[in-house]
Amino acid sequence: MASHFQLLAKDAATGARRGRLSTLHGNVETPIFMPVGTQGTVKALTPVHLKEIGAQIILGNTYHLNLRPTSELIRDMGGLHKFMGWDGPILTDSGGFQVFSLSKLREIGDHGVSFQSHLDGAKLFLGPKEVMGIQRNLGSDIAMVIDECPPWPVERDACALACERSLRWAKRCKEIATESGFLAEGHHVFAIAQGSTFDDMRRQAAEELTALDFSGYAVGGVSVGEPEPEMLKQVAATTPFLPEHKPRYTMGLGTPPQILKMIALGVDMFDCVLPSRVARNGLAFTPDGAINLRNERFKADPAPIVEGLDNYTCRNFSRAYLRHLFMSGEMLGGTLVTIHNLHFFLDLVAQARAHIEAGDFGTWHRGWVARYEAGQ
RNA sequence: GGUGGAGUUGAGCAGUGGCCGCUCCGGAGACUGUAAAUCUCCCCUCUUACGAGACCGUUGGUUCGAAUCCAACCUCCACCA
Repeated sequence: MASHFQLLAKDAATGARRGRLSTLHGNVETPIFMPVGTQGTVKALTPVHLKEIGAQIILGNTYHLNLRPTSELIRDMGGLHKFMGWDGPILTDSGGFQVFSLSKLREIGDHGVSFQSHLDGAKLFLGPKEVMGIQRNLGSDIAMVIDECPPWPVERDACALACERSLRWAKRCKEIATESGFLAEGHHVFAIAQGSTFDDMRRQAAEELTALDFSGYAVGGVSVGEPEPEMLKQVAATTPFLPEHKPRYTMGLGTPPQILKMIALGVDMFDCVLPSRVARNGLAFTPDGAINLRNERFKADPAPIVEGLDNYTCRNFSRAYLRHLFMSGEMLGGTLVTIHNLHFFLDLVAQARAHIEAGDFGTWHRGWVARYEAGQ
């Protein structure tokens, strides 16, 4: 059987890779940025927008979707793709991050995590069996294992415990996905390597998970409050110990420069709420850094967010108009800037792919980052 | 002309003797596997900050102390002549 991940090119000067990941709902050209659609919607956008800006794969979330409307309902409605009107690939997060972000509402045990619903306080439980069952109901193309994402900073002992539990849960997720036929049907299951800032634990997690032969590997527990150099160090401490012929994914990252720096470290996939969340708060990305469209200086600015960028927002609307929408509290502002921001990220990784193929990714990405950071 | 009501540093309001409050509007910041179309700070003057000083229509008075009590006056609103 042909591999589901093909390496098409490798950059000579950096660790950057150009690849192609095949899924039940089509191919994904890597490196790729994946817009986040936690609750079965990339907030403020329709699938038509997503197609137009070049989205190839989006995210959904096990925890949120199972809470509401429940994975059984989505299964009965024909699966998540049909339910939300998106026919491209979907990666679903396991809810492992909610173990971290909703930490006040949960209790971690050896078999899984007891949660209190953030919606109504109801008790629920997520373990390997639960998250794999939910993701099967959703019809996920790429299911993530459930993991424990330790906070930053964390004691070595606590981190070791989280790694140990995450490994055990990953193993169990793989077994369940195999027994249920989920893998045989062509769905993928990705593992998540933890280890916080401890290089030896990062390496150990990567090697142990590699031995279990997953479809892909994620670096987890990054960008949970640590400074950027520390974050990049954690990624660099993990990727060398992941198999070359499997896709690599840093979860929850990052800013445009961070994405380029991680592509150089050999990462293939990214997801981040940053572009979509900040868009709804009036922040727009440009090659010279991000700008806050609510600022008075844009009151009468006739220019688009980025001159010449080929997306609906930049083709049609001035900064002055977008500022007006935000100052007036009009919802269209969030939609138009989300279109721009996500297109900006997708265009960035498209450029990265082209430069890896052309063989000049190293110099190109350094120049891009320098210009962006100079503008900030 | 009479009677009643009202004047609070951009707007709308709260404030019955000592703590100057709230909501808008306006200015800025934050946001990284989404409990976020959210949150935080500022929004009379001076000060880098710590702070200091104004100001509750006007003028005078009572009082240790007044947006608050008293008097006169001014402006606006309603009704009556």
